[in-house]
Amino acid sequence: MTIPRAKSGAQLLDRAVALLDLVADGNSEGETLKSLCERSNLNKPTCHRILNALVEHGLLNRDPEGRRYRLGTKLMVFGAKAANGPGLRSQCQPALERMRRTTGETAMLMARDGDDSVCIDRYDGDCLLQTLTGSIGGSVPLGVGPGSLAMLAFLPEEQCEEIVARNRPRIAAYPALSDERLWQLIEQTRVQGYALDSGELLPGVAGISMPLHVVETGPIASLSLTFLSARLTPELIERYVALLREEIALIEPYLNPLDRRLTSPERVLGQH
Amino acid sequence: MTIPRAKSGAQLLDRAVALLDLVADGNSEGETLKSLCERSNLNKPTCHRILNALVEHGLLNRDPEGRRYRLGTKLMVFGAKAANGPGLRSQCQPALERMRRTTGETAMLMARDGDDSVCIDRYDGDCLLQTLTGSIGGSVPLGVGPGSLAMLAFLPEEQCEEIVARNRPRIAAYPALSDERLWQLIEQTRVQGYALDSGELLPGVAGISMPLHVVETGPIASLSLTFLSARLTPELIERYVALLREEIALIEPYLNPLDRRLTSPERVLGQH
DNA sequence: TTTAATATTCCATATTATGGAATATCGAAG
DNA sequence: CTTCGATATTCCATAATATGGAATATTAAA
Repeated sequence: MTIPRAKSGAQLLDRAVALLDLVADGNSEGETLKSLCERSNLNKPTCHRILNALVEHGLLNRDPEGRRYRLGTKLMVFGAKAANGPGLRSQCQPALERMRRTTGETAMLMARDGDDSVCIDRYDGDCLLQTLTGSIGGSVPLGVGPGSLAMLAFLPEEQCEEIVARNRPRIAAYPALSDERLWQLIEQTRVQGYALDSGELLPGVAGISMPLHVVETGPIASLSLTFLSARLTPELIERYVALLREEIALIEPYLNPLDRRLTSPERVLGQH
Repeated sequence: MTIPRAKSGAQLLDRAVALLDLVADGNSEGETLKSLCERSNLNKPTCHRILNALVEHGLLNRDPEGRRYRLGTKLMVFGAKAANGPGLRSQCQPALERMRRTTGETAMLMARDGDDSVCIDRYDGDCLLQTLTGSIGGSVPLGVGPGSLAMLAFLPEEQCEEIVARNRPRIAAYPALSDERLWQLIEQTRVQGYALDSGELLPGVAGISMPLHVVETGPIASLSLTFLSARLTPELIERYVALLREEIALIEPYLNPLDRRLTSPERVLGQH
């Protein structure tokens, strides 16, 4: 791993965040010092020092048994606060709750995280279904599954291609998703305005998803409904797409607060 | 604010975490550079540099408008993963779900965060109630409300006193909670083994809570049930306390993985 | 347009983090 | 119980990094 450097001179931070990333990406059993050293290309003392500082600050926890490092409680707290503030979760919670209630399906909120898509919130439907991301916090490469496809497809073409290229090896783990099929789905999603998986990835589990757009930034998240593919009919799709569109229309204005410059008196005068 | 130094030499990290804390503590509108400089006792360039490095790494986001700093998307992702893994949330989710289902009340999971108590997860009951912490991510000073009281009361006496002393000014915002009354409640919680608020803090809203203990660390979280105080009867308390006790008995073993040294052959032999 | 307030950049310097080497601890095998 | 290999932790002189005062730029208000 090559640790990405921030423009600001803050190497220690770069390294600390890189280590957090490595721990986050690892399995939930936690990561050993050795493994983190190797994967980060940091030497033992440096790695050890930073990891322990992170532990002292509560960003990491440490399994006293196996001497393994895991994400810490404080991150839970930060995460909860971040998701809550003017963050996505609080904005979308009513929508998820309504969708869950009126359809009885599983409603999910996914957010983009680099080349991945992460489940931020989830309201389980009447029928408990397995999903690609599992529960909250689970992630998939962008492109896999309707929730992530909905974001990927609406990124600028160039970025989209780069991401697909980078994710190719990881997408290969899904045999149903050939390169050709992926581009087909992307194209289809763009044309239709929503992403649909009729049960290709997880047999029997279908999903519909639409992106949440932020101006100048693009799709940052998506809302999805997941249900048994046996129930998939054109009417159902139509109904759920309409529902998603409706809920998104309610949320997007809050994600795109009006740019004051566009409405300030000066600017209005300037338009004369 | 005096920035806490880690034993390991990692001042930059200390400062970065301190800034994250300040942003997390601030309101959800975000914090300005100036305010963060003042509150952290860091000078402008240093503060600016660290904040922007955090932004580059996605731990903070920045409001392009008001130039304010907020908790970033990546923290949401980390938080979700932390809460999910062998973290509290995933351990407690089934319990919350069961409690919510069998009682129809609002079930909450709170975790300790320094002198505060944060809502990590919440399953709303049939009747939507206002709670002290609001939704997920909300926090209250330790001591305010049954969920936080359940943790505070079972901390070592000394720590408990220190926290109460530090939190005094913030607790003053709750007129119903005089110093005397707080200590009464702490004592009562210790004796009963559970914390009870019969509607003192939020008129009409009652709550019962019990702590989750980790050996050597103490109470790190609590499970609570919240309901209309009008429905509060001794029988209801008894039933809910039994339910909480039951669920906690199921969770605690997983939070306290058996210390292998205590069960290893050597040790068994050693006990002869 | 001017002014005050806030944010950003610069850069020589002092302070900090670095990492090789030594040491300690753990766990498995004999 | 002892040995041995592997992993984790500590030490410290040095190199490299972050620091912060001062200068500059940007923004919002007057």
